[in-house]
Amino acid sequence: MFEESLKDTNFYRYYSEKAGLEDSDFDVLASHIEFRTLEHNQYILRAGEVCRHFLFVDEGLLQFVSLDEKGDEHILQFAPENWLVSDRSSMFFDEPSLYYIKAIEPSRVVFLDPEFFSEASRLRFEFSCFTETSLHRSIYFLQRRIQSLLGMSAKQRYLEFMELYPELLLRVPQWMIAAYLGVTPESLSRVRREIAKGGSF
Amino acid sequence: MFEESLKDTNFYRYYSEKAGLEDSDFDVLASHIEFRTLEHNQYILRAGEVCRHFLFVDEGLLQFVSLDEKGDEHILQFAPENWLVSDRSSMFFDEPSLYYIKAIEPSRVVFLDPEFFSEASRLRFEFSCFTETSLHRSIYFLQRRIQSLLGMSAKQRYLEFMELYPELLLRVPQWMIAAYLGVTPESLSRVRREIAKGGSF
DNA sequence: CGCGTGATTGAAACCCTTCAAGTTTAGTGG
DNA sequence: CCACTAAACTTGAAGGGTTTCAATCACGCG
Repeated sequence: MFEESLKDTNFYRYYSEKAGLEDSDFDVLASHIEFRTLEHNQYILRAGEVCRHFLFVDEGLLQFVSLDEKGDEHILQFAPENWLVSDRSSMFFDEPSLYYIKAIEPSRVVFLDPEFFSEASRLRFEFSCFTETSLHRSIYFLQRRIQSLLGMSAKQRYLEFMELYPELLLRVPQWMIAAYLGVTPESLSRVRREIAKGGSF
Repeated sequence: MFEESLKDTNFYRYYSEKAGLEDSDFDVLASHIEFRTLEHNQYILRAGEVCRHFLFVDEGLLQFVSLDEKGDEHILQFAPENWLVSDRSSMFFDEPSLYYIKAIEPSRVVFLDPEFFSEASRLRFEFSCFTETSLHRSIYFLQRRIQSLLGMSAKQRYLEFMELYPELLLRVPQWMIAAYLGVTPESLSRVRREIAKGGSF
Protein backbone atom coordinates (compact mmCIF):
# COMPACT_ATOMS: atom_id res chain seq x y z
CA MET A 1 0.00 0.00 0.00
CA PHE A 2 1.34 3.39 -0.89
CA GLU A 3 1.36 6.01 1.78
CA GLU A 4 -1.77 7.98 2.40
CA SER A 5 0.14 11.24 2.02
CA LEU A 6 0.71 10.56 -1.65
CA LYS A 7 -2.91 11.44 -2.31
CA ASP A 8 -2.24 14.98 -1.23
CA THR A 9 0.33 15.57 -3.92
CA ASN A 10 -0.10 17.23 -7.27
CA PHE A 11 1.81 14.30 -8.68
CA TYR A 12 -0.87 11.82 -7.62
CA ARG A 13 -3.75 14.02 -8.70
CA TYR A 14 -2.16 14.78 -12.05
CA TYR A 15 -1.32 11.25 -13.13
CA SER A 16 -4.48 9.68 -11.75
CA GLU A 17 -6.77 12.24 -13.34
CA LYS A 18 -5.00 12.92 -16.60
CA ALA A 19 -3.13 9.72 -17.33
CA GLY A 20 -5.51 7.15 -15.87
CA LEU A 21 -3.21 5.64 -13.24
CA GLU A 22 -5.07 3.74 -10.51
CA ASP A 23 -4.08 3.64 -6.86
CA SER A 24 -2.69 0.15 -7.25
CA ASP A 25 -0.48 1.34 -10.11
CA PHE A 26 1.30 3.76 -7.84
CA ASP A 27 2.21 0.84 -5.58
CA VAL A 28 3.66 -1.12 -8.45
CA LEU A 29 5.61 1.88 -9.67
CA ALA A 30 6.78 2.98 -6.23
CA SER A 31 10.41 2.03 -6.78
CA HIS A 32 10.59 4.42 -9.74
CA ILE A 33 9.14 7.35 -7.85
CA GLU A 34 11.19 9.50 -5.55
CA PHE A 35 10.17 12.76 -3.95
CA ARG A 36 12.89 15.27 -3.18
CA THR A 37 12.88 18.69 -1.67
CA LEU A 38 14.99 21.36 -3.31
CA GLU A 39 16.21 24.69 -2.07
CA HIS A 40 16.15 27.90 -3.98
CA ASN A 41 18.93 27.82 -6.60
CA GLN A 42 19.70 24.14 -6.11
CA TYR A 43 20.88 22.38 -9.25
CA ILE A 44 19.40 19.07 -10.41
CA LEU A 45 21.40 18.77 -13.60
CA ARG A 46 24.59 20.47 -14.75
CA ALA A 47 26.03 20.65 -18.26
CA GLY A 48 28.38 17.72 -18.75
CA GLU A 49 26.34 15.33 -16.62
CA VAL A 50 24.05 12.74 -18.14
CA CYS A 51 20.40 13.30 -17.34
CA ARG A 52 18.94 10.23 -15.63
CA HIS A 53 15.47 11.34 -14.57
CA PHE A 54 12.32 13.03 -15.63
CA LEU A 55 11.40 15.69 -13.12
CA PHE A 56 7.80 16.30 -12.24
CA VAL A 57 7.32 19.58 -10.39
CA ASP A 58 4.98 18.86 -7.51
CA GLU A 59 5.45 22.26 -5.93
CA GLY A 60 7.71 25.14 -6.83
CA LEU A 61 9.39 26.23 -10.01
CA LEU A 62 12.30 24.90 -12.06
CA GLN A 63 14.14 26.29 -15.02
CA PHE A 64 15.90 24.61 -17.92
CA VAL A 65 18.80 26.78 -19.09
CA SER A 66 21.89 26.87 -21.24
CA LEU A 67 25.00 28.86 -20.47
CA ASP A 68 26.90 30.46 -23.36
CA GLU A 69 30.65 31.14 -23.56
CA LYS A 70 30.16 34.59 -22.10
CA GLY A 71 28.47 33.06 -19.09
CA ASP A 72 25.01 34.38 -19.94
CA GLU A 73 22.01 32.23 -19.14
CA HIS A 74 19.49 31.46 -21.84
CA ILE A 75 16.29 30.01 -20.52
CA LEU A 76 14.75 27.33 -22.67
CA GLN A 77 11.89 26.50 -20.37
CA PHE A 78 10.21 27.34 -17.10
CA ALA A 79 8.59 24.45 -15.25
CA PRO A 80 5.96 25.32 -12.66
CA GLU A 81 3.64 22.90 -10.87
CA ASN A 82 2.52 19.89 -12.88
CA TRP A 83 5.23 20.30 -15.48
CA LEU A 84 7.63 17.61 -16.50
CA VAL A 85 11.19 18.54 -17.42
CA SER A 86 14.26 16.64 -18.37
CA ASP A 87 16.92 16.65 -21.03
CA ARG A 88 15.35 13.96 -23.16
CA SER A 89 18.27 13.96 -25.58
CA SER A 90 20.87 13.45 -22.91
CA MET A 91 18.82 10.72 -21.28
CA PHE A 92 17.84 8.92 -24.45
CA PHE A 93 21.24 9.03 -26.10
CA ASP A 94 23.13 8.65 -22.84
CA GLU A 95 25.26 11.68 -23.61
CA PRO A 96 26.43 14.62 -21.49
CA SER A 97 23.82 17.31 -21.30
CA LEU A 98 24.33 20.80 -22.68
CA TYR A 99 21.92 22.23 -20.14
CA TYR A 100 21.32 23.03 -16.53
CA ILE A 101 18.18 22.36 -14.56
CA LYS A 102 17.71 24.16 -11.28
CA ALA A 103 15.08 25.20 -8.79
CA ILE A 104 14.33 28.90 -8.75
CA GLU A 105 11.92 28.50 -5.85
CA PRO A 106 12.01 26.07 -2.94
CA SER A 107 10.44 23.08 -4.63
CA ARG A 108 9.21 19.55 -4.20
CA VAL A 109 10.13 17.51 -7.22
CA VAL A 110 9.36 13.94 -8.18
CA PHE A 111 12.30 12.10 -9.73
CA LEU A 112 11.02 9.55 -12.23
CA ASP A 113 13.32 7.18 -14.00
CA PRO A 114 12.66 6.02 -17.58
CA GLU A 115 11.27 2.72 -16.27
CA PHE A 116 8.46 4.62 -14.62
CA PHE A 117 7.20 5.53 -18.05
CA SER A 118 7.74 2.18 -19.72
CA GLU A 119 6.13 0.34 -16.80
CA ALA A 120 3.19 2.71 -16.55
CA SER A 121 2.65 2.45 -20.29
CA ARG A 122 2.50 -1.30 -19.92
CA LEU A 123 0.01 -1.05 -17.08
CA ARG A 124 -2.38 1.42 -18.69
CA PHE A 125 -2.87 2.11 -22.33
CA GLU A 126 -4.30 5.50 -21.43
CA PHE A 127 -0.98 6.38 -19.84
CA SER A 128 0.99 5.70 -22.99
CA CYS A 129 -1.42 7.82 -25.00
CA PHE A 130 -1.04 10.57 -22.49
CA THR A 131 2.74 10.61 -22.63
CA GLU A 132 2.69 10.55 -26.39
CA THR A 133 0.38 13.55 -26.33
CA SER A 134 2.73 15.37 -23.98
CA LEU A 135 5.62 14.69 -26.29
CA HIS A 136 3.77 16.12 -29.25
CA ARG A 137 2.70 19.12 -27.28
CA SER A 138 6.26 19.86 -26.34
CA ILE A 139 7.31 19.69 -29.98
CA TYR A 140 4.50 22.08 -30.78
CA PHE A 141 5.76 24.58 -28.23
CA LEU A 142 9.35 24.28 -29.40
CA GLN A 143 8.26 25.07 -32.95
CA ARG A 144 6.17 28.01 -31.84
CA ARG A 145 9.12 29.35 -29.92
CA ILE A 146 11.40 29.16 -32.96
CA GLN A 147 8.77 30.94 -34.99
CA SER A 148 8.60 33.75 -32.44
CA LEU A 149 12.35 34.12 -32.29
CA LEU A 150 12.62 34.17 -36.08
CA GLY A 151 9.89 36.64 -36.79
CA MET A 152 8.87 38.76 -33.84
CA SER A 153 10.22 41.85 -32.08
CA ALA A 154 11.04 41.88 -28.38
CA LYS A 155 7.73 43.62 -27.70
CA GLN A 156 5.68 41.05 -29.57
CA ARG A 157 7.50 38.22 -27.87
CA TYR A 158 6.81 39.72 -24.47
CA LEU A 159 3.12 40.17 -25.26
CA GLU A 160 2.98 36.56 -26.38
CA PHE A 161 4.69 35.47 -23.17
CA MET A 162 2.13 37.36 -21.09
CA GLU A 163 -0.68 35.54 -22.85
CA LEU A 164 0.89 32.11 -22.59
CA TYR A 165 2.27 32.25 -19.07
CA PRO A 166 0.45 34.90 -17.06
CA GLU A 167 1.14 33.08 -13.75
CA LEU A 168 4.87 33.32 -14.33
CA LEU A 169 4.83 37.10 -14.60
CA LEU A 170 4.22 37.26 -10.88
CA ARG A 171 6.59 34.51 -9.82
CA VAL A 172 9.65 35.11 -11.95
CA PRO A 173 11.97 38.12 -11.73
CA GLN A 174 11.93 40.26 -14.81
CA TRP A 175 15.52 39.62 -15.74
CA MET A 176 14.73 35.92 -16.07
CA ILE A 177 11.86 36.62 -18.40
CA ALA A 178 14.33 38.68 -20.40
CA ALA A 179 16.65 35.67 -20.54
CA TYR A 180 13.74 33.59 -21.77
CA LEU A 181 12.79 36.09 -24.46
CA GLY A 182 16.36 36.58 -25.62
CA VAL A 183 16.74 40.26 -24.73
CA THR A 184 18.56 42.19 -22.02
CA PRO A 185 16.75 43.16 -18.82
CA GLU A 186 17.14 46.81 -19.83
CA SER A 187 15.41 46.22 -23.14
CA LEU A 188 12.57 44.38 -21.47
CA SER A 189 12.14 47.23 -19.05
CA ARG A 190 11.81 49.67 -21.95
CA VAL A 191 9.42 47.36 -23.77
CA ARG A 192 7.23 47.27 -20.68
CA ARG A 193 7.20 51.01 -20.39
CA GLU A 194 6.13 51.30 -24.00
CA ILE A 195 3.33 48.84 -23.50
CA ALA A 196 2.15 50.63 -20.37
CA LYS A 197 2.12 53.94 -22.20
CA GLY A 198 1.33 53.71 -25.82
CA GLY A 199 -0.75 50.60 -25.71
CA SER A 200 0.45 47.33 -27.04
CA PHE A 201 0.65 48.02 -30.75
CA MET B 1 5.29 -8.84 -54.09
CA PHE B 2 6.32 -5.23 -54.17
CA GLU B 3 7.66 -3.87 -57.38
CA GLU B 4 11.28 -4.42 -58.16
CA SER B 5 11.77 -0.68 -58.70
CA LEU B 6 11.17 -0.01 -55.02
CA LYS B 7 14.61 -1.37 -54.30
CA ASP B 8 16.13 1.50 -56.21
CA THR B 9 14.65 4.12 -53.95
CA ASN B 10 16.26 5.89 -51.05
CA PHE B 11 13.07 5.14 -49.16
CA TYR B 12 13.62 1.40 -49.39
CA ARG B 13 17.32 1.58 -48.60
CA TYR B 14 16.78 3.90 -45.67
CA TYR B 15 14.08 1.95 -43.88
CA SER B 16 15.51 -1.45 -44.60
CA GLU B 17 19.00 -0.53 -43.46
CA LYS B 18 18.27 1.81 -40.60
CA ALA B 19 14.91 0.68 -39.30
CA GLY B 20 15.13 -3.04 -39.95
CA LEU B 21 12.19 -3.43 -42.32
CA GLU B 22 12.30 -6.64 -44.37
CA ASP B 23 11.19 -6.96 -47.97
CA SER B 24 8.00 -8.67 -46.90
CA ASP B 25 7.17 -5.79 -44.58
CA PHE B 26 7.05 -3.39 -47.49
CA ASP B 27 4.39 -5.59 -49.08
CA VAL B 28 2.28 -5.55 -45.94
CA LEU B 29 2.64 -1.80 -45.62
CA ALA B 30 2.10 -1.08 -49.31
CA SER B 31 -1.31 0.53 -48.84
CA HIS B 32 0.23 3.15 -46.56
CA ILE B 33 3.00 4.07 -48.95
CA GLU B 34 2.49 6.41 -51.85
CA PHE B 35 5.13 7.89 -54.08
CA ARG B 36 4.45 11.28 -55.62
CA THR B 37 6.41 13.53 -57.89
CA LEU B 38 6.46 17.21 -57.09
CA GLU B 39 7.41 20.20 -59.16
CA HIS B 40 9.54 23.07 -58.05
CA ASN B 41 7.49 25.29 -55.70
CA GLN B 42 4.63 22.84 -55.40
CA TYR B 43 2.86 22.92 -52.03
CA ILE B 44 2.14 19.78 -50.01
CA LEU B 45 0.60 21.49 -47.01
CA ARG B 46 -0.82 24.97 -46.54
CA ALA B 47 -1.58 26.79 -43.30
CA GLY B 48 -5.17 26.09 -42.34
CA GLU B 49 -5.16 22.54 -43.67
CA VAL B 50 -4.79 19.53 -41.42
CA CYS B 51 -1.60 17.58 -42.03
CA ARG B 52 -2.43 13.96 -42.87
CA HIS B 53 0.92 12.47 -43.87
CA PHE B 54 4.51 12.11 -42.98
CA LEU B 55 6.66 13.01 -45.96
CA PHE B 56 9.81 11.11 -46.66
CA VAL B 57 12.03 12.87 -49.18
CA ASP B 58 13.23 10.26 -51.62
CA GLU B 59 14.79 12.78 -53.97
CA GLY B 60 14.79 16.54 -53.95
CA LEU B 61 14.35 19.12 -51.25
CA LEU B 62 11.40 20.32 -49.20
CA GLN B 63 11.01 23.19 -46.80
CA PHE B 64 8.83 23.64 -43.73
CA VAL B 65 7.92 27.30 -43.34
CA SER B 66 5.69 29.73 -41.52
CA LEU B 67 4.34 32.94 -42.99
CA ASP B 68 4.03 35.98 -40.72
CA GLU B 69 1.48 38.81 -40.99
CA LYS B 70 3.83 40.81 -43.17
CA GLY B 71 4.02 37.91 -45.59
CA ASP B 72 7.62 37.05 -44.80
CA GLU B 73 8.66 33.42 -44.83
CA HIS B 74 10.40 31.94 -41.82
CA ILE B 75 11.99 28.60 -42.50
CA LEU B 76 11.76 26.12 -39.66
CA GLN B 77 13.35 23.24 -41.46
CA PHE B 78 14.93 22.10 -44.69
CA ALA B 79 14.34 18.50 -45.69
CA PRO B 80 16.75 16.98 -48.20
CA GLU B 81 17.00 13.31 -49.19
CA ASN B 82 16.22 10.80 -46.44
CA TRP B 83 14.52 13.35 -44.24
CA LEU B 84 11.07 12.97 -42.81
CA VAL B 85 8.88 16.05 -42.42
CA SER B 86 5.36 16.68 -41.31
CA ASP B 87 3.47 18.90 -38.97
CA ARG B 88 3.26 16.41 -36.14
CA SER B 89 1.13 18.71 -34.02
CA SER B 90 -1.46 19.26 -36.69
CA MET B 91 -1.59 15.57 -37.47
CA PHE B 92 -1.65 14.34 -33.90
CA PHE B 93 -4.17 16.86 -32.59
CA ASP B 94 -6.16 16.94 -35.82
CA GLU B 95 -5.95 20.72 -35.97
CA PRO B 96 -5.28 23.17 -38.80
CA SER B 97 -1.59 23.61 -39.39
CA LEU B 98 0.21 26.91 -38.93
CA TYR B 99 2.78 25.95 -41.51
CA TYR B 100 3.45 25.37 -45.17
CA ILE B 101 5.40 22.51 -46.66
CA LYS B 102 6.61 22.84 -50.21
CA ALA B 103 9.13 21.47 -52.66
CA ILE B 104 11.96 23.83 -53.51
CA GLU B 105 13.42 21.41 -56.02
CA PRO B 106 11.65 18.94 -58.28
CA SER B 107 11.22 16.09 -55.83
CA ARG B 108 10.03 12.56 -55.33
CA VAL B 109 8.30 12.26 -52.00
CA VAL B 110 6.83 9.30 -50.18
CA PHE B 111 3.51 10.02 -48.49
CA LEU B 112 3.19 7.89 -45.36
CA ASP B 113 0.05 7.88 -43.26
CA PRO B 114 0.16 7.43 -39.48
CA GLU B 115 -0.82 3.78 -39.86
CA PHE B 116 2.42 3.15 -41.69
CA PHE B 117 4.25 3.87 -38.47
CA SER B 118 1.92 2.04 -36.12
CA GLU B 119 1.87 -1.02 -38.38
CA ALA B 120 5.59 -1.05 -38.94
CA SER B 121 6.17 -0.70 -35.21
CA ARG B 122 3.99 -3.72 -34.68
CA LEU B 123 5.87 -5.69 -37.30
CA ARG B 124 9.41 -4.88 -36.13
CA PHE B 125 10.51 -3.83 -32.73
CA GLU B 126 13.60 -2.30 -34.26
CA PHE B 127 11.39 0.01 -36.27
CA SER B 128 9.65 1.41 -33.22
CA CYS B 129 13.01 2.04 -31.57
CA PHE B 130 14.16 3.78 -34.67
CA THR B 131 11.19 6.13 -34.86
CA GLU B 132 11.51 6.92 -31.18
CA THR B 133 15.14 7.80 -31.76
CA SER B 134 14.18 10.06 -34.64
CA LEU B 135 11.67 11.82 -32.47
CA HIS B 136 14.24 12.48 -29.79
CA ARG B 137 16.73 13.67 -32.32
CA SER B 138 14.28 16.18 -33.68
CA ILE B 139 13.63 17.51 -30.19
CA TYR B 140 17.36 17.83 -29.77
CA PHE B 141 17.66 19.91 -32.92
CA LEU B 142 14.72 22.12 -32.01
CA GLN B 143 16.35 22.87 -28.65
CA ARG B 144 19.69 23.62 -30.25
CA ARG B 145 17.99 25.97 -32.66
CA ILE B 146 16.29 27.90 -29.85
CA GLN B 147 19.62 28.14 -28.09
CA SER B 148 21.25 29.61 -31.21
CA LEU B 149 18.48 32.11 -31.73
CA LEU B 150 18.60 33.18 -28.10
CA GLY B 151 22.31 33.60 -27.78
CA MET B 152 24.15 33.93 -31.04
CA SER B 153 24.79 36.68 -33.57
CA ALA B 154 23.89 36.35 -37.23
CA LYS B 155 27.50 35.56 -38.04
CA GLN B 156 27.74 32.79 -35.46
CA ARG B 157 24.45 31.31 -36.58
CA TYR B 158 25.65 31.25 -40.17
CA LEU B 159 28.92 29.56 -39.21
CA GLU B 160 26.94 26.98 -37.28
CA PHE B 161 24.69 26.43 -40.26
CA MET B 162 27.70 25.85 -42.50
CA GLU B 163 28.97 23.18 -40.14
CA LEU B 164 25.65 21.44 -39.71
CA TYR B 165 24.37 21.55 -43.27
CA PRO B 166 27.26 22.00 -45.70
CA GLU B 167 25.37 20.26 -48.52
CA LEU B 168 22.57 22.79 -48.33
CA LEU B 169 24.91 25.72 -48.95
CA LEU B 170 25.20 24.60 -52.55
CA ARG B 171 21.59 23.69 -53.13
CA VAL B 172 19.66 26.47 -51.44
CA PRO B 173 19.58 30.11 -52.56
CA GLN B 174 21.16 32.45 -50.08
CA TRP B 175 17.99 34.35 -49.33
CA MET B 176 16.42 31.12 -48.10
CA ILE B 177 19.30 30.47 -45.75
CA ALA B 178 18.73 34.01 -44.51
CA ALA B 179 15.08 33.14 -43.85
CA TYR B 180 16.24 30.09 -41.92
CA LEU B 181 18.71 32.06 -39.83
CA GLY B 182 16.25 34.85 -39.12
CA VAL B 183 18.09 37.67 -40.88
CA THR B 184 17.59 39.61 -44.10
CA PRO B 185 19.36 38.50 -47.30
CA GLU B 186 21.32 41.75 -47.22
CA SER B 187 22.61 41.04 -43.75
CA LEU B 188 23.63 37.54 -44.68
CA SER B 189 25.50 38.89 -47.68
CA ARG B 190 27.45 41.26 -45.41
CA VAL B 191 28.09 38.48 -42.91
CA ARG B 192 29.55 36.38 -45.69
CA ARG B 193 31.79 39.16 -46.86
CA GLU B 194 33.09 39.58 -43.33
CA ILE B 195 33.80 35.90 -43.00
CA ALA B 196 35.57 35.82 -46.37
CA LYS B 197 37.71 38.78 -45.39
CA GLY B 198 38.51 38.98 -41.75
CA GLY B 199 38.29 35.32 -40.97
CA SER B 200 35.49 33.85 -38.96
CA PHE B 201 36.07 35.34 -35.56
C1' DC C 1 20.02 51.84 9.04
C1' DG C 2 22.90 49.90 5.32
C1' DC C 3 23.34 46.45 2.12
C1' DG C 4 22.25 43.74 -2.02
C1' DT C 5 19.27 42.63 -5.59
C1' DG C 6 16.19 43.91 -9.10
C1' DA C 7 14.16 47.53 -11.94
C1' DT C 8 14.56 51.79 -14.40
C1' DT C 9 16.59 55.45 -17.18
C1' DG C 10 19.94 57.85 -20.22
C1' DA C 11 23.49 58.20 -23.78
C1' DA C 12 26.50 56.09 -26.94
C1' DA C 13 27.62 52.22 -29.71
C1' DC C 14 26.41 48.36 -32.36
C1' DC C 15 23.94 45.12 -35.07
C1' DC C 16 20.65 44.54 -38.17
C1' DT C 17 16.97 46.25 -41.27
C1' DT C 18 15.17 49.03 -44.83
C1' DC C 19 15.22 51.07 -49.16
C1' DA C 20 17.37 52.01 -53.25
C1' DA C 21 20.75 51.44 -56.32
C1' DG C 22 24.00 48.42 -58.78
C1' DT C 23 26.16 43.93 -60.18
C1' DT C 24 26.33 39.25 -61.14
C1' DT C 25 24.31 34.94 -62.60
C1' DA C 26 21.47 31.73 -65.02
C1' DG C 27 18.11 30.77 -68.25
C1' DT C 28 15.61 31.90 -72.81
C1' DG C 29 14.85 32.91 -77.40
C1' DG C 30 16.46 34.93 -81.51
C1' DC D 1 26.57 32.45 -79.95
C1' DC D 2 24.82 36.63 -78.44
C1' DA D 3 21.22 39.57 -76.52
C1' DC D 4 17.81 39.92 -73.34
C1' DT D 5 15.51 39.19 -69.02
C1' DA D 6 14.55 37.94 -64.40
C1' DA D 7 16.19 36.47 -60.25
C1' DA D 8 19.79 36.38 -56.94
C1' DC D 9 23.36 38.65 -54.83
C1' DT D 10 25.99 42.74 -53.48
C1' DT D 11 26.77 47.42 -51.85
C1' DG D 12 25.73 51.92 -49.78
C1' DA D 13 23.43 55.17 -46.73
C1' DA D 14 19.94 56.10 -43.41
C1' DG D 15 17.18 54.55 -39.68
C1' DG D 16 15.39 51.53 -35.96
C1' DG D 17 15.72 48.31 -32.44
C1' DT D 18 18.81 46.36 -28.97
C1' DT D 19 22.79 46.24 -26.35
C1' DT D 20 26.15 48.14 -23.42
C1' DC D 21 27.72 50.73 -19.63
C1' DA D 22 26.87 53.65 -15.97
C1' DA D 23 24.03 55.91 -12.82
C1' DT D 24 19.89 56.08 -10.19
C1' DC D 25 15.84 54.44 -7.90
C1' DA D 26 12.95 51.04 -5.23
C1' DC D 27 12.46 47.42 -2.20
C1' DG D 28 13.20 43.71 1.34
C1' DC D 29 15.95 42.06 4.94
C1' DG D 30 19.54 41.38 8.36
